[in-house]
Amino acid sequence: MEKVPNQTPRVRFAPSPTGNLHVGGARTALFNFLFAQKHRGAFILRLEDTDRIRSKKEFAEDIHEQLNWLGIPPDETYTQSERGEIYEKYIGSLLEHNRAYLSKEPAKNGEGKIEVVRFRNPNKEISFHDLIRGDITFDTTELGDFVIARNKREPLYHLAVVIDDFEMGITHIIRGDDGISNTPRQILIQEALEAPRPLYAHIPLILGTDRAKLSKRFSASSINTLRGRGYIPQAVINYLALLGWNPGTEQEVFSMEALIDQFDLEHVQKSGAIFDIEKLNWLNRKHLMSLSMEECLGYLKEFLPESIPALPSFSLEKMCDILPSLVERDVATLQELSKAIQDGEYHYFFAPPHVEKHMLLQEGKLDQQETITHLKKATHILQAIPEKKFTQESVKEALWEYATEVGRGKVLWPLRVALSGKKYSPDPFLLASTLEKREVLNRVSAGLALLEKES
RNA sequence: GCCCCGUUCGUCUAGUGGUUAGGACAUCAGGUUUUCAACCUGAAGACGGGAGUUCAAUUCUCCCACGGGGUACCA
Repeated sequence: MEKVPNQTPRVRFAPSPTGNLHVGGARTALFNFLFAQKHRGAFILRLEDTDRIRSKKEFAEDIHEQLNWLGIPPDETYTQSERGEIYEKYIGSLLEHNRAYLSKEPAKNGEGKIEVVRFRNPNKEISFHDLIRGDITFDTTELGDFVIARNKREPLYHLAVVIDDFEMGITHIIRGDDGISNTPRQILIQEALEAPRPLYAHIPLILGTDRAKLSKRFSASSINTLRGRGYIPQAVINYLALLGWNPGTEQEVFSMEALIDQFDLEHVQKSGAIFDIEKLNWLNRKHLMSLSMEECLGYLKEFLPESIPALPSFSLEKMCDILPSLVERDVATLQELSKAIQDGEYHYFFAPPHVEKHMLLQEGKLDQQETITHLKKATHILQAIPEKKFTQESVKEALWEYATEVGRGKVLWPLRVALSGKKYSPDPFLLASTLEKREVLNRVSAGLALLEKES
């Protein structure tokens, strides 16, 4: 049983803005967010930009933007470069209490001597309990008197982390498993500062297909890239949650609410997980199919124009209407959808298609005269359906009996081709209901004309 | 090198001292179908190796191998 925190938990996601938010970071953020939400605590974003050279403002902005897009915005945000005075105070205190000392030594790169702050290592064994891995013990002797600050004002990573976690009242540190080896020295600093020890939970890393830690080398590894490829946040969140965590049941598709409800640290995996785009594709389809009109319009706007001059009846609303059936068929991402539209793949939804006679006759498998008869009959049947009731169900109902009687393929194939002009397309009922009744009759009649022309 | 963590189908994972080792994605085959999908059914596919503990180890212990992480005046 997971212990319910007896105080309001405060957790943080602490990336360094030296690159765009990638899936590994996003998942760490997600686990922190879920944990905070579940226990009604606070989720804090802390930008660790003490490396002035590699940290970039644009990356900090990307982290913010992607967290918002994913639907896991922080409750509070801090930036280390703005907290110099706080660090200075603590460094002074450590120096004063002889827990650290100034050391003049040759500059690491370049010439001359430089004065750094070294931690006075008590050289002892440190044990800590990890919520996911159990007890872990390190001998810190080999760490030596490690450097904790460049000078009296500029702390290095480990010091800044400890000071901030203390100052921000962090109760649980949920971070990537590459932080395990860093934990003992942070605990050493904590003890010197007389700061309480938070609870640790090291989650496994997300790996690339080469089993190495995911890095910028993998193009699909940034959230920004996934977004650009047409994955929606619901799918990305769902997939990331399942990478390293499982609900203990066989459920695979989750909404954010369900994740918050079911998430727990106990079911977090110990070993690294390879990022597999195939399963993301599957989840993207699943979530794409259950989008509300409002959500759908929002996402589609990023990939498709509001209107297409060559297709007067094109609209995003109409795209959203037919999206589920397209996603079910051959499109996994919005980028693929956009490309298919640009390639004219779905133009028949918005404009009369170019129809070929041999296609109408199923490449010669159907009899021409017979097909003419069937299409004429279908025309009569369709005409009888009131315009207002021209739905997928009613069209199917109306045609079904006749089609079954004479052979479904003989009626439905030419009908479908007359409407789409394509060898492969959604079924004629869906096509008919998507188009106006009038347009349907026009297309069928055009098909008939084509068949009768040279007969 | 040293330290730490890990190891169940191709991938994500469930699970137990005695199970036909379960599910999902992907793959393949049938069925269904007006087409392609979808859908349904089925198939194939895993406990890294070696000792030990035990009546019995995938499960517990140790060793090894392999993988990963850390070892900065990076974070």
